[in-house]
Amino acid sequence: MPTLDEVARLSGVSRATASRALTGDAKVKDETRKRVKAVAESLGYRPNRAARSLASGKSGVIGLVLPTLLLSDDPYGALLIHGLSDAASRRDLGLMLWLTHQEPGSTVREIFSGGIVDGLVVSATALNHRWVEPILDGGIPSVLLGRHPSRPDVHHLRVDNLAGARLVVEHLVSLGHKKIVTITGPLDRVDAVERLQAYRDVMEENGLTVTDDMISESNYTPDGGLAAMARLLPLKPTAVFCGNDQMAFGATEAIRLAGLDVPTDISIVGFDDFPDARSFRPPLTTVGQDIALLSQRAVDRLAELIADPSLPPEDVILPAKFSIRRSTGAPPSQ
Amino acid sequence: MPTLDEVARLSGVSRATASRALTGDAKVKDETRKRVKAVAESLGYRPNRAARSLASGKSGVIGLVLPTLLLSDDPYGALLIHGLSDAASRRDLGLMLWLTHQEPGSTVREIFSGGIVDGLVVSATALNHRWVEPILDGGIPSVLLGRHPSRPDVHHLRVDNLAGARLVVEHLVSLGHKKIVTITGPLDRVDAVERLQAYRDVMEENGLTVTDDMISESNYTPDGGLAAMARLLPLKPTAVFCGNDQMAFGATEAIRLAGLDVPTDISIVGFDDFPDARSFRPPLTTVGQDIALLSQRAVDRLAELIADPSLPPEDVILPAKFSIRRSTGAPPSQ
DNA sequence: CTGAAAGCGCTTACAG
DNA sequence: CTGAAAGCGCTTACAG
Repeated sequence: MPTLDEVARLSGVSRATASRALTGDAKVKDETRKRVKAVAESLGYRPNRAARSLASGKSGVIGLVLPTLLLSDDPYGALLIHGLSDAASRRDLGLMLWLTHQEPGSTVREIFSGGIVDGLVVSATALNHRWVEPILDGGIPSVLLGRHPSRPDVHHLRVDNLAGARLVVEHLVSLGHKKIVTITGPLDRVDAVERLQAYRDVMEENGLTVTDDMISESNYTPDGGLAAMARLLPLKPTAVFCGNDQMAFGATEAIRLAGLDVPTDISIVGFDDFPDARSFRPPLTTVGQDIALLSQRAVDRLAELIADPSLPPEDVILPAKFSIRRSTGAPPSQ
Repeated sequence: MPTLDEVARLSGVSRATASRALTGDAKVKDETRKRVKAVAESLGYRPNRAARSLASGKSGVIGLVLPTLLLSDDPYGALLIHGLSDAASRRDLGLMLWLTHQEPGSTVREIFSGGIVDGLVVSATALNHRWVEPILDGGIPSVLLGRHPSRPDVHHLRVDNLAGARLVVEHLVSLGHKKIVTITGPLDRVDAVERLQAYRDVMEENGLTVTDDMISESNYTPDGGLAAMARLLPLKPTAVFCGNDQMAFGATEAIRLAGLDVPTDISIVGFDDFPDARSFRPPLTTVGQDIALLSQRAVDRLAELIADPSLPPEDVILPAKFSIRRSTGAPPSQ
């Protein structure tokens, strides 16, 4: 492995100048820079990351702390890894990963300590894992993804749940639906409560009455959605707002089992907009996080924080992404 | 941030001894070690990773090179990340990630160079990506996952496709099935060809004739499986071997559309054993890679290679994992 | 724009 | 079992 010393010697400059020519920030005569770069290229020189990191105090790597469940039971984890990997790569940053299940080996504290990463993206739900919270006190610049009111001292980044839910319900209203029911997620979860609230608000704003039997609490699974829809069907709704896409899939099945069609008889909207929503039959009208955007913003924010760790914590809210597809239409005319 | 120097000073020993006491390999008086550890603990000392890496020549991090498609279109990527993360963590190794789509930013060559990782796990299909192959020549210890005959110079680790396929077909034969048809993946893919070969072999070994119309080539998707099964149904098979689980899902739908039941009328087996196979109705009998085991072995092998890079390349083949579930039974008696 | 020098914080032969 | 010393390969004020 050639070192910077060799590159410098063959270029006829000092190590300092070679370093400046290669890293690009400082002022170096153009001709010198070219010569050094050519020599480095011809030698196949790769700067030693450890040495660079030790001297500069920056590793050029960011870490992601993710609950294992979000990777195994949910498309979210894979999408997030994908997005962050892209965003990090665009800034020439490496990406390290730590999944919260790892008890037997090293803790997140150990694995991400000692300057191995310059910053951290932490999924808010990871804070339920007892090893994770302490790392936020470790002085590593961090961005928290999602909602976590207990840590107003760290930077937050999340998608507007409430406004997103409003979008889909307003869409149903604008199509002319009046009898709109809803299937919610578990109401001990903030996101489920917020989505229900958005439903209530929009209905009220449009002079549409909501009675308790129009709201069915379920569990974010397809089976739960099917069961809930079966119970709502006697009300003869023309549209349903489901608290997530999974339940919308189940609800669609229930509607078909009753001999009805989506969207001819009943329009249906979901929440999340994971890839399955697009390939579903019919493709589901839904709203969700733009995970690519979220990832990009997270890395941008982290880069700012790494450059200036004293930045005051902010709670940044991104707009939700609304996708009108084929599961919604006008209510039946009679 | 406390440094090793401070730990040494407060412990009343030299920096060298403090280092030995903390890393644990070398011989240090037990009492000394205890004292140093206590001091380190009380200071909240974390060794600087860059310094350690620079001095020792080891980063304590391994990298994973994964085709983006395996993460976004397939459960395989997420399962592999999960498994490797576990396995790496058990050895106190960090895990860095590089997805093959990342053109705009840094190449895999740059991101994993300069000693930032001690070793690499590379998905064999990643080699189709032009940036990836050169890294195998870069002198970083690497383990290739899957089959890639073009690089006999690197260590391979893969699951026995052929033996796995044999298991499920033999299972059907042992249940008494004689009219067994097959739906294959695209026959320009090695894995599809191998699975078909296993089918032919088992059939022949058991004196069961295979005619061309009993083999339907498809595309590994549910829709493809449905269409293929619809074409095979006129042959009145009592069992189907599908080249992957996805096609088995589609084939099941085709069977039901024809008014038949799985497994009462037709038994069905798949290949892959991703999580969906277990939750499918009926739960699918299938065979697949044990990704947790594969990951563990990959990290074990990599650790050996890092310790001794001169180890001769081996092609290690792991057994497939067979799961008998509810989609198979005896053929109808008439 | 360039160089000499110090220093980043560890590990590891080499002696003893 | 322990210490003094060298060294890992860079970056970055400080001068000029």
